[in-house]
Amino acid sequence: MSPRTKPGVTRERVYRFVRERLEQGLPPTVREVQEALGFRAVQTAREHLERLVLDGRLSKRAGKARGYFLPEQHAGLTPPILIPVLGRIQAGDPHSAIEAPEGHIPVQGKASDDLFGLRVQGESMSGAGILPGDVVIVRSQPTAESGDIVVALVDGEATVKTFRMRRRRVELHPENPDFDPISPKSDAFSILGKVVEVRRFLEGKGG
Amino acid sequence: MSPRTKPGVTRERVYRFVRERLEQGLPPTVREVQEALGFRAVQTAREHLERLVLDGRLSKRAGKARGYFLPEQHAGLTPPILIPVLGRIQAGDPHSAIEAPEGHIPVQGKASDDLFGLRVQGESMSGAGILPGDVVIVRSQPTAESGDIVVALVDGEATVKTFRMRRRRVELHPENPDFDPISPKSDAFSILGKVVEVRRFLEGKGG
DNA sequence: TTGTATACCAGACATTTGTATGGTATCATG
DNA sequence: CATGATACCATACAAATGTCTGGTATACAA
Repeated sequence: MSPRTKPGVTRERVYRFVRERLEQGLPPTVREVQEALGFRAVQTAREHLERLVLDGRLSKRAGKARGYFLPEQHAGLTPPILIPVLGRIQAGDPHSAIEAPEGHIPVQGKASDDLFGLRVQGESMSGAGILPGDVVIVRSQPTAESGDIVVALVDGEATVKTFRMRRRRVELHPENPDFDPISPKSDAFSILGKVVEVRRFLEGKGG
Repeated sequence: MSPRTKPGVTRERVYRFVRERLEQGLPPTVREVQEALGFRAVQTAREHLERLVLDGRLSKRAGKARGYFLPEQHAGLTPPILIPVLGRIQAGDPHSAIEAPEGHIPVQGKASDDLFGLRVQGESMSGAGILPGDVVIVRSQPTAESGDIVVALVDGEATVKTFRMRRRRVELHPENPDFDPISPKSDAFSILGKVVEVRRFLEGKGG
């Protein structure tokens, strides 16, 4: 028999282990918990896990392999996920460009959100603190509200601009006095999504 | 028999499905792929999956339940981890402030790095595209090179500035003409770390 | 034609994995 | 002492899941 620990101590370790594994994207099996904690019986691991579920610190899909997960995921929060970073979007939707992403970066989003990253080219949004080389994280959506920063497809090329409606006409505003607003024709224009986050990497990372 | 598709079409759908599931944190089973794609035979799903593995688009842990994963996660990249975001750092090192973080955000860093997030207050770095409310991600380190953007502790308060050495004297430069450089006395000054990333949340997230 | 590749199916088997039953030992408490 | 709670173990069973063998059908090229 393994040395008996004080009540709660081992369970805390079990919780940490499960949490760590979930953050890595692969939920552990009961037996993996058993091994990691050094139990000689599967059941010991199971008891700790079930207890954690009872306490509300874990949730599970009964009977399913690797069925334990964090209850927050119930409430819309997913674990950190990796989304693709695109260097360039040509005609069509971003998904057709996802074939050859520059890389992936972690975000924490709702499961329902369809997110992707896009590397910014040009100075046109530097007045809003979005500089060339920055990565904008975009939630795919076909519409936007006036004032939103969006990724729009104009004449087959993706661009980041502030979206505004003026007298029922679409205007795309750069945030830089050296650039002029665009009033795209509706047949050569579509919204790919809304920018929900901006990231700048000051070291080699993120490429 | 399900309608036969052109070569590659169904496989693409399989790949998308697996990818989506992985991003949600729970890798699919072969049978879940089968159901999602509407195959009547498990083997059909398996053939697509194995082919994706052969093509290098997926990897797998043979024999293990829910064993398919994206190859990128293999290649030296550490899994995304959650780091604490601090609202304010008072005297002392950031770790003493970690007790009550604002929240956590995911980053992908080397295991050896000691990272934390800090919410930026004030306009002093807006010329470098770092705005009030932005979160800077900081790698803890006691020194910096001239030109690095650092988080420094001056008179017991944390501040984000550009670090410069001028004739063996430390200068902390704001990136905003409305502010003046600081030349802190060495006994009331220390470097907490270097800013390696800047994030701005344009929606409720990240808070 | 033959051969090869692709897409799909049916059924079975073997391993992994979740679950259950029953047991030992220690500690605290009435 | 008896009782209950906790921590842990051994073993077995059943469901979930990965894997295999062999088959049909279509398209295309040698």
